[in-house]
Amino acid sequence: MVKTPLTDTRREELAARLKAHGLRTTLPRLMLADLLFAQGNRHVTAEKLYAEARAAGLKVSQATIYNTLNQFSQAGLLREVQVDQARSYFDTNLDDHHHFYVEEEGQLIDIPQEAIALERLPDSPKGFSIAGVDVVIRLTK
Amino acid sequence: MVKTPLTDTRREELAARLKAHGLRTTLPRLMLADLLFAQGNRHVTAEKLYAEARAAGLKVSQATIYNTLNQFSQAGLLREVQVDQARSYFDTNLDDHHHFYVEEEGQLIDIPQEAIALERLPDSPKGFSIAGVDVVIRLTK
DNA sequence: CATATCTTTTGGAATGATTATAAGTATCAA
DNA sequence: TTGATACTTATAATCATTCCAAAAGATATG
Repeated sequence: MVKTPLTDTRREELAARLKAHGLRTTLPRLMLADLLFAQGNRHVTAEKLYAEARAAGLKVSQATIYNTLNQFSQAGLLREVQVDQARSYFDTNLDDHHHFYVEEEGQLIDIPQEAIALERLPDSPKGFSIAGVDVVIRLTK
Repeated sequence: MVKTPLTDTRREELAARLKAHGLRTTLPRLMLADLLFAQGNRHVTAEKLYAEARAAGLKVSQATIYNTLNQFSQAGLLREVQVDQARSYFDTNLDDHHHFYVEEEGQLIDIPQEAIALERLPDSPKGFSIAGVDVVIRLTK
C-alpha cells in the first residue's frame, strides 16, 4: 500500500484539529493523525501504528508513537479501549459505542450503542460517579 | 490479622474441590485456595495474593502465585477479569455478573447480572460465537 | 527576524508485570 | 515402594510501556 502524501488542505485540516484540541502542530503528529484519521474508524495498537508509520516512510521512534497515542487520547482525539491486559488499543470512534473482541486475532469491531439495550444501570456506590460504561463481547470461532 | 490454621475438614473440602477440577492437592494450592475462598467473593491481583500469603506465613514464590492463579482460572475455580491493562484481576465469583471498577484505587465491585438490563445483543459476525459478555462501569469520585 | 522559552522528539536505559527454564521435590496410581 | 508425572522454585528472560536527558523544533516577544 502506497501512502499518498498530505495535500496542503488535508495538512491544514489536521493542523486545525490538533490546535483545536490544544496540541501543537508537529510533523510526527500530522503524519500519525493522517494515518489514524484518513480511513474512517479504526482500532490500533502502538505496535501496529508504529509499523504503519515506518511502512509509510515516516521515521518516528516508538516513544513518539506512545506519546502521541497517549496525548491524542487525553486530548479527546482517541479513546482507549481496554480489552486485553497485554496491550493497549486505541479507537478513533469517539461516539458512545461498544465492542466485539476476537482475542485470537486481536481484532476489535465496533458495535453501535443502539445495538445493545443497556437501559437499567445500577446506582453507583455513594461518593462515586460513572466515568464510562464499557461493554465487550468476546468472540471465538 | 492472624491466619487461622486449616481444620482437617476444611482441608478436605478444599482438597476435594481441587481434585474435582483436575488439580493435584499440594500445600501451596491448599493454602492459596483457603485464602481465596474462605471469605466469600473476592477480587485479587497476583501481587495482593502474594502479600497475603506471605503475611499468613506461607512461603510461596511469586511464580507459584502466578501459576496457581492461572491454573485455577483454567480449571474454572476463578474467573479472570480484564479491567486494567496493567495488572490482571481474578474473581472468585463464578456467576454471570458485571463490575464496577474504581481505577484510582484498583477496586473491583460485583454487580449482579440482574442489575443490568442487557437483553438485546447484536448478532456476532458469521463464523464467531460469543465467549463472554463483560460489562465494566468505571467509577471516579 | 532574532532570541528566549517552552514543547516535542529521540534513543537508550529502566520498569514492572508476567512467563519461561531447568532442577529439585512432592503427589499419585499401581 | 516405586516410577511416572505434576508442582514448586529461583532465576533469567520477555514484552509492552515509561522514564530520562539531550537535541531539535515550535511559539512568543521584543
